Amino acid sequence: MASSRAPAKRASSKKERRLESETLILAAAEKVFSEAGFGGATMQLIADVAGLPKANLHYYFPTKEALYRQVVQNIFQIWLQAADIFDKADGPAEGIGAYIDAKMEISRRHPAGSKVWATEVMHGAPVIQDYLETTLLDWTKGRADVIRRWIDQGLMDPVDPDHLLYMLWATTQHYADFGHQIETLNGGAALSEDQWVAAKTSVKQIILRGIGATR
Amino acid sequence: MASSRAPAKRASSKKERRLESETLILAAAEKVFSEAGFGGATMQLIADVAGLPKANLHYYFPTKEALYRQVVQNIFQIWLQAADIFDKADGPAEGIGAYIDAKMEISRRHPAGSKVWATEVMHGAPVIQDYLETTLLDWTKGRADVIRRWIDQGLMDPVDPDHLLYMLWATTQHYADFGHQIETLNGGAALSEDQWVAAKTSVKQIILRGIGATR
DNA sequence: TCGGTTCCTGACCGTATGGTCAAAAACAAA
DNA sequence: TTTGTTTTTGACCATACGGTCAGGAACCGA
Repeated sequence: MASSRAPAKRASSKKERRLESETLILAAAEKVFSEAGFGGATMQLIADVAGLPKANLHYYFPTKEALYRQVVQNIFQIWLQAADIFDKADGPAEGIGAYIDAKMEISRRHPAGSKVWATEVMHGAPVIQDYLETTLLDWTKGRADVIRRWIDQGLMDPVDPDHLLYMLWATTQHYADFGHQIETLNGGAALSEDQWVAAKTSVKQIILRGIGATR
Repeated sequence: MASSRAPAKRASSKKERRLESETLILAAAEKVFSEAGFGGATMQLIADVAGLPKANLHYYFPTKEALYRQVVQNIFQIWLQAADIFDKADGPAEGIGAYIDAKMEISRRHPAGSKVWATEVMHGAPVIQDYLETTLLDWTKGRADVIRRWIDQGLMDPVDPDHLLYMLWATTQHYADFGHQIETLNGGAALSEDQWVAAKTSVKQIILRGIGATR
């Protein structure tokens, strides 16, 4: 059927298959780490979830810590990408509004990752301290500058940019990190589509009014 | 010197000494659990922090889980007490403002407890699910009623009470749970007295304005 | 078909963990 | 002092964990 010479159809090359395995393992690891924490997670359980023998995990990731580190890094990348919206906006209502939407969406679609990040930071960021001190610090400074500019332009009330950013992180990530609590308070059911819309609307309404964002 | 018959001075009765030991162990446990999570914490380390032999811990708390459960329960009690302020207020500006102050103060003075709670909930609340379904659910409903009354009285804008409560929890607890991240972004130093005041002010300002709280 | 490389895996190992226990110490009542 | 109870502790145990390794399977270019 398929041609024989060139890498036809989807014959999955070596590199592709390696990436596939790594992705499979990382997904299982993210799930298990988010549910049990680093200390509570076991390589055996991750292997079971991934449907692979434990020894195979150690072929792709030499140690538990290396695997964990990769999981945390992946999440951090997703965080950062969502932040591009911030800069491209003309004003706070658009920029911060879109940022809230983006982060709420991540909390909804990627809750496990958020939990792993939260746990890591709560335990003193033993594995990703360098990221906090470099990438995150730079990012925060840049965004604080944008907020200050908006304030100077009279597009929003004068508020402390740092504390505003903390509030944005806290509020949006709460829907992932404390999703179980919210679910319980919601009668044991996950938030429906409508409820997610209401959540986004509430968060945006309160914060945007709170900072007097006009445009 | 001291009289001999009656339980003079502070001769620390049996029950008192038992309570002392338990409190000592609980304090050590809270610290270790908050830094390492349930799985990462070891009875040996808790014993070292408490300055006691490991076997002694098992005399007061039969299992690791029993000790952990007690730690979580203690924290929950502190949460609940802070909430009394809510009801005694005449309006949202006073009630929610005081609630924010109280919760921010807990985050500052009791960060370890907040972290243990957060980790517990993130892992699906395996130990305190019953508390979520009973005490917390009742409390939340009661507070939502208060908020709805304030809205009906025109003291604040119509906002979804549940999402407002989530925002209050998320924002205030963020200063405990993500304290390490905040500290790092603050140049490696803990927030100063002034910075804590600024934090409280920012949070109250944004949220109270955000909900249009007039009084 | 062959040779080399990558990938897979069961069996195994040293260590650290939660928990037990029996005996000693400390304490309290008589 | 004597007797009974509570508290303390080192030594110990079974288990489970992260990680290793050697040998086999699968794959691939020539």
